[in-house]
Amino acid sequence: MIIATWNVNSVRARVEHILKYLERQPVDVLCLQELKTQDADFPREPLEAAGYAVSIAGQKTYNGVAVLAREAPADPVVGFPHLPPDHPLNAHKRLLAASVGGVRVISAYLPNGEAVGTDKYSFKLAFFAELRTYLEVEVARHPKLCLVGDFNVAAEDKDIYDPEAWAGGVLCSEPERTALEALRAVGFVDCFRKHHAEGGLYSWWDYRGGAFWKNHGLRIDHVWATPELAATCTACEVDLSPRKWKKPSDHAPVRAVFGG
DNA sequence: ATGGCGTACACCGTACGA
Repeated sequence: MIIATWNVNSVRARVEHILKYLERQPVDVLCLQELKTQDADFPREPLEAAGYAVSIAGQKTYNGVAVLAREAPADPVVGFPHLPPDHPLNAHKRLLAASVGGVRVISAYLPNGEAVGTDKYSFKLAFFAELRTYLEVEVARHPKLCLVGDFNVAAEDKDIYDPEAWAGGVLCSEPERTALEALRAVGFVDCFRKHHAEGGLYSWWDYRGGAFWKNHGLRIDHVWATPELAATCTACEVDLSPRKWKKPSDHAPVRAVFGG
């Protein structure tokens, strides 16, 4: 089973890119983040015509996540199911869980945090803390669990092109890294790191200043799997091609191959 | 260098991203 994740920065603006990507790199499951679209406006038809069933947790203008799969995603769960729908942490559509081929997949768009010390930064840390609670339950329920998406944290300095310039800032501050490690410690393996020890490999590059062409990036999009599933992971790669196409997302897709 | 670039929504600018 091949599982990919991609922050597309608007699904309506990127539908041609998504179709082109799926044509060139067929996957079994594609998790999308930053749909920026309510469910009614999601471009369902072209994606279904390409052979993918769609489960959506959309929202007008901001956020929004989806799970696309060759077989219909089963038992979809939006947001934090243990919190009421009107809870502030459920106000953003940032989590969608679904089951495909015996694997529980969670498409996650974790908050950006804006800047250290802001209200959005506090919201980010609260979201991570709540996600830990949710994942503890899900890991116990699903031995084959795959958490993917835009986590908005660079785990190590080698995930940053200029760690000195970014030191202490949002996306790599110690509280964020501690919160990220607390999620991982629930019981996940970073599938990309399983296959790549080196730095300089990123998943996001700023639109400004030709950052991509200078490889001024961050690795903030992740594929994590529980040990039972991660043991079968034979490859995990960032696909740089879509970032080179015209009008790209600022993120590249990350794909992982699970066998056995 | 609080800009630089892109998207959405609404309006001819503002919010937001990472």
